[in-house]
Amino acid sequence: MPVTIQDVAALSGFSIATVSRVLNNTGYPVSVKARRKVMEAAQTLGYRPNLLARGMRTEHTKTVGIIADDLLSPFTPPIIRGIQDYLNTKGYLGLIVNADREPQIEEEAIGMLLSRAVDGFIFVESGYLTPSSELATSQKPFVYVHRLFGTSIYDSVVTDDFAGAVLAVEHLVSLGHQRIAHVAGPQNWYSSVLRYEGYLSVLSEHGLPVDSNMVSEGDWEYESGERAMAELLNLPHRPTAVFIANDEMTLGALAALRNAQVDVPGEIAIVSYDNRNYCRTIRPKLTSVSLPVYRMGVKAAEILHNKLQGETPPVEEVRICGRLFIRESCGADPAMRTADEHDVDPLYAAAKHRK
Amino acid sequence: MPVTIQDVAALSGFSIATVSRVLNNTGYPVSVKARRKVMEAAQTLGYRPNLLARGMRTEHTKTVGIIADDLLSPFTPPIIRGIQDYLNTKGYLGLIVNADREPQIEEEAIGMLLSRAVDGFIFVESGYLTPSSELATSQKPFVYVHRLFGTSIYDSVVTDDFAGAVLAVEHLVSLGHQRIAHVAGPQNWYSSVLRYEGYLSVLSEHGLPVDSNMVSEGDWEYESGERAMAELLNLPHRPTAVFIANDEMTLGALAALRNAQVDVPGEIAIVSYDNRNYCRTIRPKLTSVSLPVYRMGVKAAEILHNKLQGETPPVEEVRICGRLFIRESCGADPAMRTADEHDVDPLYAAAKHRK
DNA sequence: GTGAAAGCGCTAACAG
DNA sequence: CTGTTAGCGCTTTCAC
Repeated sequence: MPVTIQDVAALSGFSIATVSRVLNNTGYPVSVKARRKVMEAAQTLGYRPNLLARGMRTEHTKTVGIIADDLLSPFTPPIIRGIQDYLNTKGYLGLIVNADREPQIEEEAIGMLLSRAVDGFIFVESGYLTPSSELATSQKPFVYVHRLFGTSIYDSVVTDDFAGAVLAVEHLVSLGHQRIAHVAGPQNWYSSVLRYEGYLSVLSEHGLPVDSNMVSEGDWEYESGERAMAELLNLPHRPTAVFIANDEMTLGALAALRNAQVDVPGEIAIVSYDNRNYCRTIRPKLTSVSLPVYRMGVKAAEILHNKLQGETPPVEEVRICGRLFIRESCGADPAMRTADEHDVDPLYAAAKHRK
Repeated sequence: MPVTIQDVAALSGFSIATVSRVLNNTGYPVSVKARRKVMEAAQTLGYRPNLLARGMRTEHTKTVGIIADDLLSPFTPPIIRGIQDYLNTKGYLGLIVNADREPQIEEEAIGMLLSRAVDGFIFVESGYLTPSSELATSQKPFVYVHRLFGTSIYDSVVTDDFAGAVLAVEHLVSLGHQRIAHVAGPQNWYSSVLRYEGYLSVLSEHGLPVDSNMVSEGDWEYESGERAMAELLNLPHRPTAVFIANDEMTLGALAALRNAQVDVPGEIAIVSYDNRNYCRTIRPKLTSVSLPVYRMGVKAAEILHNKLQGETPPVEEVRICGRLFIRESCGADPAMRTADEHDVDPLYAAAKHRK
């Protein structure tokens, strides 16, 4: 049987009310002596509050529901990690459930979390705007992070794809490239369009010509990157650099380049996007703009926490810009290479090293 | 305000006791009429049980704590997914927390989960035997999955590295190879030793000579695989096939092979281990023995659930064998290639397609 | 500065 | 078959 507040009261010689007051460290006046005695008793008994009981009284559980479209998506774990790390600092816990990209399962998940009296929700990588009536009637705050649907909405955190693309292409320009090609993602994806627009923007900014032959559309997959690069290599006047919209297509492109015996970055420089783990593993190591997933998770948790503290007005959509991780494929001077290898924020380091 | 059992009682015209009885579908006798009325009322009111209240009464919450050493480890998410999928079918929820490979954080996590009245624990990828006194005194059941420490213990689920290695090397032998090299993992890791032993076992089984020059020890990392393969290529009498103890080293080995212009699988066939996601992405696609992480998660959850149902005696350590995913790097006939691409069990498909 | 007591929503023992 | 009631551990009025 776990020790309760009663036990502490008995041992300390005070009432449960007083015990509760010191344990919760409320502003309520308590004598120094009482405080000391109670603390002592709690200590020796190894008292641990029963959060179920507390939650029942207070109507909040210091718990938030995290509804992930798929835990196995490569971007989901770091987002969740960011959420958890932030939440932990505030004494909150995240309950993670998979929705499997099924509206109905998501609906069930919401109900189940409501049953467990979560204080709010975070939707991770949601593909659609939740229509859930339950969520609406529950009055609980929620925020989206890394939403995949196009409509921009309040209380959501996304990556700044435009700015990320600008980072990538500006880097190539700064390296002296004038003929920069682009392998875009599918243009029915919001982020593909933004990355493409970022690319165009840098070119026009620098007065570089836009050659439609130098832009080809892939479908995010390896094969399409391979195909696109093969086409680019067939051009009478080859590009000297390519900005590829995601790492997966870059892998394919690299295969095409190897096949054609074209040296990277010697003959063609490459900057990729997403900064997947393998960017550091394969050779040449990929220069890539990160999807700032960890930081997005942290931000989403922060927004939700603020709402939980009573901040009512919805907050503008937050766009977080990835960082450019300079490695080998872009051909930059080794001295320029990015030192830290994880696109996380101080929270992560703190979480890693707290003792 | 959420609707309570009281509301349902009022609307249905029965007492809260009756309502509780039909809602929990206990064996207790209830008239058909009462049952119908109550169900109706619950339905129209949108009743949802308050799990905090229920948990407080029943002393169990249908919740298990999942203590993961690091959510960002590549193997952790699929293990957790397996656990969650199994738990869901039993109406349980997993609370996931990171322990960051720090005993002290793990200790805190246990305390926190105890505070939330979890019914049991699953330790994922734990690097050490938990010394937690709290856990011991709590009397709650727990199981380890994919433990990294060497000592075999009860109530834990691990991969069968020996059997997996046998699978890999037998495959190479069946393809006609006689000179099979091995790039082992660090020999202070339990699983490296087992994979090495599996390799030896197959060789001796088939009367093939063991040549110590053909075995080199890496440290799991890319560079060591590259180095090891370079050495192998310098041998006066090269191997025709290599079994490499993990995918990361295989990536390095592939670089060395490319460098030396050795065709894979034409001149050297390769079978790898772990079956990381990128095995399907890179070229040649890697033939690799899977770490059956998803299934391990499912099994661990099953064991814990059984213990929760009152099954008391500790269960022998369960070893789960990975599957050999035949792709391109081994040079097998394309007709032999493995069709299904995920090493999961029917539960996963069910979870994916439940409607 | 302290304590008694109500009550959060639920289950289960008991009474009918 | 149905209803009344105690009580899980806690916070929070309210009274002293």
